[in-house]
Amino acid sequence: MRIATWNVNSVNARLPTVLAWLEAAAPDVACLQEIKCVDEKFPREPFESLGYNVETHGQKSYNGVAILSRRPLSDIRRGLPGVDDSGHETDAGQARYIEAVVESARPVRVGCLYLPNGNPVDADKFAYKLAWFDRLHRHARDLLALEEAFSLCGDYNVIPTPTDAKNPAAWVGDALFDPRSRAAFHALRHLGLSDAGELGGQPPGTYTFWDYQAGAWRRDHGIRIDFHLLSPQAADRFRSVETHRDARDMDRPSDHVPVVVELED
DNA sequence: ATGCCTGCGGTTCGCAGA
Repeated sequence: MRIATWNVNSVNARLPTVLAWLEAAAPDVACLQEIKCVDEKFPREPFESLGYNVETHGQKSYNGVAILSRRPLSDIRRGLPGVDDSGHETDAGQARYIEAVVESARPVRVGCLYLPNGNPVDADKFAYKLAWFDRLHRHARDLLALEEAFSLCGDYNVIPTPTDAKNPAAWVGDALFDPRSRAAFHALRHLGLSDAGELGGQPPGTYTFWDYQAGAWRRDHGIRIDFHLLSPQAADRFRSVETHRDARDMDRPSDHVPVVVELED
């Protein structure tokens, strides 16, 4: 089973690009982030024509996530469970998580996430990022107790180590490289999740995002912020990982590129 | 030091992204 994660930066603005990539790469599952539309405005038909079942958790203008799957999907969850330490719902109306079980002889649970950006640091948005991370951490802990194969994949909006940026000094003071964001990411991994990029031996410089501005792509000023974190049962089935760098050169590209992990069927 | 791009909503600019 081949599972892709891709922050598409608006599924409607990006539709021809996303469809062209899906046709060529033909993943079994595609987790999309930043669809930037409500469920009713998600262009279901062209994806269904390519053979995908479609489940969305949309929102007007911002955020929004979706799972496309050639196999049936079950046990669908929209939004992370839980509240923050103050007892308040931390979703705040933001659609950033959808999860489903991909049915097969050896099922895989897929969590598709769009972690908050968190800038500027030390404002409400950064606190929201850390609170969201905490809820993800608790949910991952609960999922691990099920002892299932799963991937928590998506745009984590974290640069975990200096080698995950072409120019780490440029990111000092940014929410993506803040020590608290990095610590939260590492704590999540230390629950017992495996980074597919690491399992696959991806070299430094395997970036997944290049800003539209300042010639970042031309100068390869990238960062690695999109990940598949695999449960032990999924890591046991790991075959390969591919970061589709070429997608950054497509017409009207997203600023992120897809990352595809293959697990044994 | 600042803005660079891009998308969205809704109107020609502000917000958000990373």
